[in-house]
Amino acid sequence: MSEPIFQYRHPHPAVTVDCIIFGFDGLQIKVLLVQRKSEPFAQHWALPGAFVQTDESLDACATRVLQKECSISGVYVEQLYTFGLPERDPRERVISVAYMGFVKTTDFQLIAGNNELQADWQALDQLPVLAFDHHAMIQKALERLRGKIRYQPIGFELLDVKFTIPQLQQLYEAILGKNLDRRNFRKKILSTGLLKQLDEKQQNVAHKAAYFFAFDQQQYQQLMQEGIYLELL
Amino acid sequence: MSEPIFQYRHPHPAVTVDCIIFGFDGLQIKVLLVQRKSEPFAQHWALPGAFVQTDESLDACATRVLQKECSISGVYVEQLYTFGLPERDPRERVISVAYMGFVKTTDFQLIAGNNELQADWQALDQLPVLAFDHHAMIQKALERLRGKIRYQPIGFELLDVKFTIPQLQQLYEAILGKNLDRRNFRKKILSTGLLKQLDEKQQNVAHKAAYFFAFDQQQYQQLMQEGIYLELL
DNA sequence: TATTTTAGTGTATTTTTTACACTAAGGATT
DNA sequence: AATCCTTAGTGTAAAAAATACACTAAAATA
Repeated sequence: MSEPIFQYRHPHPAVTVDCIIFGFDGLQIKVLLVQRKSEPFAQHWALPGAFVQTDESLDACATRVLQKECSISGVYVEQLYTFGLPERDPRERVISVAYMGFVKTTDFQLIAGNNELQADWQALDQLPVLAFDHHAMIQKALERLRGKIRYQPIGFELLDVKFTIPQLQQLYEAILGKNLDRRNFRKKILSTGLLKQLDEKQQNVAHKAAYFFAFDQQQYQQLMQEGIYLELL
Repeated sequence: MSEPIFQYRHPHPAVTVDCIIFGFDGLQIKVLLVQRKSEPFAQHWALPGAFVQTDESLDACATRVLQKECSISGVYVEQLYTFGLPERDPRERVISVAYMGFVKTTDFQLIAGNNELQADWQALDQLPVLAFDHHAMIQKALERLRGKIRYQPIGFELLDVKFTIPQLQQLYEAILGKNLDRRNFRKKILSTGLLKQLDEKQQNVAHKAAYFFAFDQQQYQQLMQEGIYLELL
């Protein structure tokens, strides 16, 4: 039984998609890691990834990785960067297209509580040694995230459809790594016009219950179409 | 005489690096295009590109493309995005890692005046029909450039080592597509501390001669190390 | 009922952004 | 040589945004 062989007149690299999947536990940002089952780097923690299939776009590959490792769908993914040093993989020449994924709070909890998944949420300040160049991938993703949240509402993808302003603030503080004044943050973020206040309030909280808000996707699209340069913070 | 054959147990895509090479003629931004010599898209204008070689990083491949098409070196290059739709190339599965390159004014003139090169500078508002998905690549590069020049001195890579503030302003206006007040632009850009005024002035200009300035790379590195969030504009 | 813990609110001050006119200085023309 | 033309460089006033900060309201808990 001989396996299929693919032949080319020139050397071809393999191409993988590796995913830096962020989640937010209400306090801090975490990243999803898996333990490799085979060499190279067997037993090492690594980012979830897969080889790109022939008839599959890169975005679709990223989405497939997420579906396979997290059993969730509807995760916002965005390409980060392509890592292409010749020696990054000892097996052969492998180029990796790194993607960032953003898991919403409720899904974050589902993943955390699902013992059948082989994936774990890890705090960013306590990462284990990682396989390949995955540590560099995470650093680059954080750097991108910290830059982007100032002018794109990308962080919102980590929150549920309904969220409170204090939750949003905690998210921004976790990503930027610094405290923000509650009054000023509220004023600034509301001035963007991107939030719709709902009639619903938090329940069962030992303090004043906060109103829920939702992201106004339509308003955002309109601002983008008008070419407005956003400054969320 | 049989040619070498490369065999793999799984299908492997081909990977190219395509370069959106920007130049500045003092008034507007231009992009460097070449005419394809062979199918697919023979005779079509396209971005310069090449297949990634096995022992070559992606950055090195981009630099090689620039060296080959422009006969210049020392061009600042930066990865843009990886285009990976399955049908983007009719020959086979080809994934393209797009890079942006920034050619300084003096080199821009050298390339424009070199009849031996097969490459032409084209104005961005009069682009011909392009091969593959190269039009989309250019659009994405412009979008990136327009966003980045607000908080990274990337536009400076299009200017010579010595430049005047009116030249820098014209560059910003060309990229952003809008007029900026000269007094305000000067005040703002000087307030960043990233420019060193030289003793030298323009010569042979039929108006008041402007001082030359240089970019202060050291100061920029320091600000980056301190984690300062730059707002150039 | 009292306590605790926020969520929401507004003011004063400082800084930045925005809008705008005039003089200085170089080459070209008369 | 004088004049003209074309910017380069400069600063002020007003508006807007950013920064810093205290108190009341409202929910659960003891």
